[in-house]
Parts: sequence; structure tokens; C-alpha cells
Amino acid sequence: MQSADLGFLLARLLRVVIAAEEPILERAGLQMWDYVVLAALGDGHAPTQAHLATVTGRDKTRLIGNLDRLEQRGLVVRTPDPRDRRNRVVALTSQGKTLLRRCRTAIRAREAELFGELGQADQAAFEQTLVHLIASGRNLGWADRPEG
Amino acid sequence: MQSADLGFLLARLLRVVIAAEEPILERAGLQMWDYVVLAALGDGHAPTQAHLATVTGRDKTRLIGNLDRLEQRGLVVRTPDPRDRRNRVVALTSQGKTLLRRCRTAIRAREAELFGELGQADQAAFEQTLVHLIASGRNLGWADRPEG
DNA sequence: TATTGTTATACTCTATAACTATA
DNA sequence: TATAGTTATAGAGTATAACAATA
Repeated sequence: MQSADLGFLLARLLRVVIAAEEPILERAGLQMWDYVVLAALGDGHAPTQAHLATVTGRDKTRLIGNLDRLEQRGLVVRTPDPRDRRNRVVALTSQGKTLLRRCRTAIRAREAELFGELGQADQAAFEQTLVHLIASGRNLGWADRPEG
Repeated sequence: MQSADLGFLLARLLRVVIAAEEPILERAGLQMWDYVVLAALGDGHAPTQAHLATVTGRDKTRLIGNLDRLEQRGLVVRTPDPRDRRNRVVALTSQGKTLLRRCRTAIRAREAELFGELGQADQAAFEQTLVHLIASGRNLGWADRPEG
């Protein structure tokens, strides 16, 4: 696959990144999506599970299994919103925050390793382009539907 | 998910690209992996199916279904290698070449749309970085294992 | 005996729709 | 009636191992 199709390159690099990061998550006893959920909660709690599903790009029914597992380990808590008891607010516990920080640090180190000689400036530029393209896709109406 | 984790950004952009290209493939009656296989054969035929599996990043047993479908539509042919009749050489037919060219043109147009104002130079630089990072990952021994 | 391609099997994941509780 | 979260079920996809043909 030495073709320059963007999709091929992205898929292939993603496989590399997953292969690089999976051992870190496995040591932490986390599945890939567990970490995605944890990281999404890193910036602040989620007002509803539906919102969390949208933000992470995960299907709302499949999110439940991740939350069950994370809650059982004491990494997140689900509390009914007093103002609308149908909603459940999801938040990190301090344990969850600690584990997230540990994983994130290790993952960032791996990413830096991958960029290697390119250095931080190039890495920042690359990630900025990624963000730009994601936004561009949204503007063009190419939906970013939930996926497993 | 406004975190800057590389994996998140890649996964999200990949979903955008897939959403953008799926309609093109669907019109051509191709599944995603059918196109991957077709494209991999675009540069030249594959000496063995195992080789084709490695190049595309597809599991060798799951590749078979794609080849069956493509062969039945007359897009590829499998011929036993006379020098080692266990191997089957896979090659595009002229029909296959035509369909590949049509799809690829449409997909490249979509990609250009996505880059938009960034222009060809930035697109080329971005893709070059992708290629670089994939190579870097391989050098670091982060296997690019087959995946569905 | 080892290898290529293929098939068969059980297992996991995914999509859909029903269900519960709140509103 | 409508919505958030949950559960259940059927279908699709995946991993593993056995198999046939060839070396």
C-alpha cells in the first residue's frame, strides 16, 4: 500500500499508534475506549451520557459497558442530575484523574518518540493540521458518525 | 474530545475521511476493503495472496472474501504461479483498472476539497509527514498488525 | 514436514429495537 | 407523548484452528 490515498495513510498510521499505546493501556487495565472516555472527562465532567457519547464518537449504547467497568473500578461516578433526574452526570473520581494523568504522560512520551527528530514544532504543526482538517470535514457536512 | 492526543485526532479524521468517501465506493458497488485491495493492486500485481494481505494490512483469511467478490465481478483474476502452484498471483483485469481509476479520481477530488484553502503544497507536506511517521513507527518496532 | 490458500467453528462486536424511569 | 438511560436480541464481523493441495 504505497499509494498516497489519504485514508490509507491515516488508517495505517492509526494502527501504528494503537500498537504503540496498547501496552500502556493494558498495564493500566484499560481498554481503548475506556481511555477515550476517561480522557474526554479530563477537561470537565459530562452533563449527560448522550453528550459524552457524542464527544467521544462512541455509540451511546456501547458507552454503557465502558462506564459500568470504569465505575466499578472507582474511576468515574454517575450521579443523577437533580434538575432532570433522567440525566446522569458523569465525572472522574480522584482515582480516575490519577490514572488518566499517568496514562496520558506515558502516551505523550510515546508520541514524542514517534516524531523523534522532527521535534516539537513539527509535531504541533502536524496536529494543528489534523484539527483543521477535522473542522473542514465538519463544515463540508461529512458527518463524524459514532463508530466502534 | 478536544484533547490533543494524537490517536484521538487520527481516529476522528479517519472517520471524517471514511464518511466522505463511502458514498463514492457505494456507487461503485465496492466495500471499503475491496477498494483497499484494488488500490494495492494498482501499482502492480501481487505475487501471492499472503503478500497482498501484508501490504494491505488485512488478515489473510478475511482477504479471501474480498477476492472472491472482486473476481466474481471480473475486476481481478487469481492464477496459480507455474513455478510454485501453491501460490496464486492476483492481478487487476482491465475492468478492474478502469473502476479503480474512476474511484481514485473521485476520491482524490474529495481529498482536495477537504484540504481546501490549504492547497496542494500543504497537502503534500502533510502526507509526507504521515509517511514519515509510519516509517518511524516501523523503525521503533511498533508492529502494524492486520486489522478488520 | 512445511507452506499457501481455503473452510469451519466459536466467539465477539455491532445495530436495532424494546423497555424503565422520568419529564 | 417524548427523552435519557438501559437491556435484549439478531445479525455481522473476527480469531482460531483444522483442512486440502503442493512443495
